[in-house]
This record gives sequence, C-alpha cells and structure tokens, in this order.
Amino acid sequence: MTEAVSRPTLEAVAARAGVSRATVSRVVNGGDGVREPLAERVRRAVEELGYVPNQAARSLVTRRHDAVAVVIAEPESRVFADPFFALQLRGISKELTAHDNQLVLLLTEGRADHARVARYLAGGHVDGALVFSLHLDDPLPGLIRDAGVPTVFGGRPDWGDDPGAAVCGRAGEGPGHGVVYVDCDNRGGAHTAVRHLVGLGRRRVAHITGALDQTSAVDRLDGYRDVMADVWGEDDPRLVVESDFTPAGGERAMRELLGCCPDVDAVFAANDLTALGALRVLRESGRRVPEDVAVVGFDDMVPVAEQTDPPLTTVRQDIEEMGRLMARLLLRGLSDGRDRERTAADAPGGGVILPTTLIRRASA
Amino acid sequence: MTEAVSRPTLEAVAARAGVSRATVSRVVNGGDGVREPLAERVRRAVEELGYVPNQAARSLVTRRHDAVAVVIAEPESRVFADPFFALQLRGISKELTAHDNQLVLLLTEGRADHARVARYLAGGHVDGALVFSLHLDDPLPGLIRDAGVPTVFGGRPDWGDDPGAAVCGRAGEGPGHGVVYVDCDNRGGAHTAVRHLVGLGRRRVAHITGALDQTSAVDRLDGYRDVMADVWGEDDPRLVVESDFTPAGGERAMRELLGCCPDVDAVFAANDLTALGALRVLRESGRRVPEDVAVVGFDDMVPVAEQTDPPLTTVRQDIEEMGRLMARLLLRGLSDGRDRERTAADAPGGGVILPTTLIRRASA
DNA sequence: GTGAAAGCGCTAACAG
DNA sequence: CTGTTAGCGCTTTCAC
Repeated sequence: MTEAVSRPTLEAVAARAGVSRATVSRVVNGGDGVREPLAERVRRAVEELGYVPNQAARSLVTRRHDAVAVVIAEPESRVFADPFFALQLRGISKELTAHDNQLVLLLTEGRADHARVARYLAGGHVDGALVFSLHLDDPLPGLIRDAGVPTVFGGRPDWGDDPGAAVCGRAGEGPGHGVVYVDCDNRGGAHTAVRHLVGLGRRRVAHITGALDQTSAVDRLDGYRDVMADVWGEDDPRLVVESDFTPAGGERAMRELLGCCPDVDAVFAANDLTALGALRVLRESGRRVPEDVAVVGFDDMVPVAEQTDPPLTTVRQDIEEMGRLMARLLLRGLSDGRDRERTAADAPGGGVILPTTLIRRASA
Repeated sequence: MTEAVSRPTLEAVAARAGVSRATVSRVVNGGDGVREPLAERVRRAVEELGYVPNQAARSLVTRRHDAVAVVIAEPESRVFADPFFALQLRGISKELTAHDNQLVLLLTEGRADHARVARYLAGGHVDGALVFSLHLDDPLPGLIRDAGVPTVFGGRPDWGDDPGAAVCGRAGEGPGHGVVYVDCDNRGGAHTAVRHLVGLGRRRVAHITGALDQTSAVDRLDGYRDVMADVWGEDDPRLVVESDFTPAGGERAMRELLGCCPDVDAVFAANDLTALGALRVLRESGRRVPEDVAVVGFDDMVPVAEQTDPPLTTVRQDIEEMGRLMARLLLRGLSDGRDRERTAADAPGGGVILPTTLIRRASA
C-alpha cells in the first residue's frame, strides 16, 4: 500500500515561475487576465512540479466542493437485485463527470443511518444531493429538506406534486411546492400497457402490483385502474394482486391469481422481474403465452426482458437518462443559485416526468 | 431546491460558551483534557447552535479527509448487468460507514476517464482508494500506483502476486510486492466444481470460460485444467469454449459445445449468468439437466441461481464480504501509516484470498 | 486544564 | 495586467 507523498503548493509553483501566488491561481483557474508569456511560464512550472490544487483549501474559501451526494435508502436489499440502481448511478456519474463534479455515495441500511446522512448533508461537504426516496413513510426526505441542501429526488416523493403532471414537462404547483424530482410517467405507462392488452381483445386483464409503499407502484396501479374503469366502468378487485417487484413475489401473485380467476387472459405486471415470476407460473400451469394469457411488464430491463420465454413485451423507461437528468437539474440549480441571489419565489420546484414507450416483443 | 444556509463556526460556539476556540475544538474532537463543567457548557452551545464542523477547514490542517475513493473501471456495461458490483459496494459502504469514512465513487467509461481519475487521486482528495481492476491490459492500476495513494485492489491485478496463494491468508512475495488485493479463491473454487462433476461420474466435462482478459476467468480456467490434467492426464481442447460472463455468451458457447462435442455430459460455467444461458440451450436441445448434462456455475448470485430451472449448483463466493474486507484492509493500512512513519520495508503487500464453497442444488 | 497565536493552501479584493 | 494583503474555519503547539 503505497504511501501518500506531500504535494507541491501554489507557493512552490509561484517561486519556480518567478511570479506571485495570485498569478498562479489565475492561470490554474482558467487563466483570464494573464498575459501569454507569463501564463506559459506558470504552466510549465505546474507541469514540472506536478502541481495539483489542494481541494480542501480551495473549498474553504470558495465554499464550493464540486461534489454531489447520492443518497440511496435501501431498507431492503431489493435495490441490489435488479440493475435499476446501477443504471441510474451510471447516468448520474456521466453527467457529474462531464461537469467536473464528484459523486459521494451515501448508502443507508436503515433508520440508524438517517441521522448520519442528515448530519453529513448539513455539514456542507457537498453542494447538493440526489436522493432516491424509495418508500412512502421514509423520514429521510424530510430530514434532508431540513438540512437545507439543494436536492433533486429520484421518483416522486409521497409528499410531492401531483403525479398526473405533463409528460416531459414541469408539474403543477402542488403541496410539495419547491420540491424537484424526476420520475418516469408511471401512470401513463400503465395506461399504455393496459390499453394494449385491451386492444388485443383481452377481457380479463389482471394487475400484479409492485410494493405499494413506493409511489411508482401506486401510480402504476392507478394507471391500470384508470383504463379498467374507462373500459368496463368498474373493475373486478380480484384481478388486482399485491406484490413486491420481485420474481418470487410475481410467482406467488400469479398463483393466487390463477386460483381465484382461472379465466384471466392478460396480466400487467408492475415490473419485468414480477413478469418473470408470472411467466414461470403460467408455464407451469400449462398456459401458453401469449395465446392463453398475454403478459406485459414494466421497465424494459433488457437483459431480463429479452431472455424470458417468450421475450417480454414491456413498458420501457430510460433509467440511465433519469439519472442523467437528475444530475443535470441539480447542477443547473446550483449554478443558477450562484449567479444571482435566489429568492424563495423563483425556486424551480416541480417534477420532470419522462415518457415511457411500449416495447412489443412476443408475450403480448 | 432549498438554498444552502451558512453554518455557525467554531468561533460562534466559543463565544456562546464563553471559552476559547481551542477548547471547543477539543470537546468536539473527543473532549480529552477538558474539565466536565466546561465541556458540558460547550456541548450545550454546540447543540443550541446546531454546529457542524467544516470538513474543508479541518482537512486543510489535518491532511485527512476520512474519505475513500472507489474506482470502478467499466469499459463494458456488463458490470451493471449482474448484481456483483452492487453487493461489493454494499460491503464497502458498511465498513466505511462504521469507521466514519465517506465513499467517493469514481466510475470510468473508458480511456478518456483514466487521466481524470488519476488526477483526482493524486489531488489528495481522499485518504485511499479501492480499485476494481477488471481487465488485464488496464492501464489504470499502473496510473493509480503512480499517483501514490494507498490502494487495495478488488480481484487479483495481472501484475499482482501469484494466484495460488494460501487460502484466506497472505500470498507470497511475488513480482507485485507491496500490492494489496482481495479476491476469492477462483482456482480452488474451480477445482471444487470440476471435482464435483467428476465425482458424479461425468467423463466429458466441458468449461465455458469467462472473459479471459480478467484474472478471475483465467484462474477459473486454470483450475479446470488442473483437475482435468490430474484425472485424465490431458484435456480435450474442444471441451473449453471461450465466452464472456454473459447469458448470451453462455448460450453461444453452449451451442458451439453441443455442435462439436455432442457427447458432453457436464459443464462448468465460469459464472452463474453463463450457466443460465447454457441451461437454456440445453433445454432447447432436448437435454435433461442434470440427467444428461450436469451444470455447475460460479458466484452463487442467489436470485439467479435459485430461479433457474433446475436450480443451479454453483460455487459460492461471499461478494459483500470481499468488499468489506477491502475496506477494512485499506483503513487498517491508513491508520497504521498514521501511527508511525512507515518505511518501505513494512508495506503489508500481498493478497487476501477468500474461500469458496460449493452450493449443491439440482443442476449437478 | 485553558487560552493565545500561528498557520494549513488557497482565493479574492484591492492597490499599483 | 500583476502583486500584496486578508482571511476562509479549523487544529495544534506553546505558554500560562
């Protein structure tokens, strides 16, 4: 384990280049207002000494860190079971990197970690935070809001704006005014999925929900109900089975469904993993997909959806883009905040909802 | 997006408690050598003002950051396709959190990012680095070594110590002396897998490799060859098919295998995802598993291995523990380095190899 | 035990 | 344009 070595300081570079510290600082930070011969001398000195600015010293005076915290509340290990989180992170990382910001990852395992995260955020280590508020009763969003750090949420927080916001636009001014979040159009995606099944001539369309303590699951359920009510006036409650976004949960729910409604001819699963479980049970029960029962998923986790038997028709959301967008929104907010003093009135609250698209494969 | 507010300083706390800044500093940092009545006054002032130390100021003088970088080189998106990386991160995060260290995540998408990472590490923003060196020809490990930051590698680097090191102990002094890494016993795990198949009476045991530009894949292949050579003196090269750790790759390889060696009666797949693909092709071809062909995987990604048909027999490695161990080793090295000046001689180089175990399910 | 004083390395007014 | 001068908020000798 190599030992860290002490780095040269601005002072050293200044001495070597025969200029003042201020001049070196100017060159290092863009070089505006330094005449070429001098600037070149400084650059050479920087090069020769292998000078790298000390970020701590810089932050101390600028009060900027060029770092953003990503907070992932993970009471259940489900987050790690599907690649959702990884894709999101990748999108975030790309955007942050493009703007020379670091990504500080804060993983929480439960209540005990909340205080730590709040303290960290309040401690002004980072310029802003990207928070995934996974569960409806999560106290974290509140704590974070109190910490007074610019924040963008991933997924509609339960106290956020109304979910029926304009696709790919700003949501209206709701109770959560001032809250910024990015989500996909869960409700609209569910509409698309269910309408597609209905359009296929299916009459007994069931829904296996996600974990209903997450807004995404609730919104998808609402979307399902919208269409069912629209088409048949009222829905058969037995066609809705609560589950939890996992393959095992999907299996369980599908079994329950076949038990109480053997005439089911279509299933809208809350996500691809759930659909995977449902497909397995359908096969076991001797049903053909899509001939006997059509199945639609949600997410379009490509490695999953393409590999199922038959390949899964699903509602695609661009997860990586969501991550990227969250980061972009945060960084924009930060630079806006720096350009001019911000008043409470122009806080750019609201949600950005990304569109979804139906990917037709063989299962429906 | 809430605006950040300015925090109280040490000075403010000192004023409120009626003591000097030095005293407050002492209390905040453990409180040794401050008499109780005073200390209590300070604590109350801290509480009332909601004081949180400014890390930048602290780092500037202590030269410590209590932060560790995690570098993940990800030229291919495969890293995100399986939960490997997430589990590893979780283990790391737990250990770092327990020691009040932050996790700075550095994701790289290609060569262009290497310089950035090297610069960041050299910039002294973090106390150490945890690096996953995924590919044999990766220049990153070298760059990082040059950056002079204490580092622990995840997975044996190609220029590291010899792979046949003692299980769960320190590896010998090889060419990569001074390099610290954590890996699982890839070769030994392969031995176990292949011996198990042989013990089942299988005579035509094939191996579908992982991406051979990663040491884990090479070591598993070597382990396979060890046993084959041991049992039959020499191996049939057609029984080894190169693949890439993905389900699609596993399918392709399995098809190739069935084409050239239709008499194959066992397959050792380089990981569970590969086994998944192989199982699919075997089923398609009408072969029964394990009756006609026995299959063993590697990793024991539980959500994958338990859900295959039939459930997968596989070599388990404790991924989360690997992450935790990497962090522990790094932190230990860091605190050792602080306690006393370190000489080159006592750099605790070497690898730590975690054991693997065979998990018997139905596929072999 | 406690306080006073001296910086850590850098940026940002302000002069020149 | 360039240099001089003050700190940013904290820790850490060093006196008392």
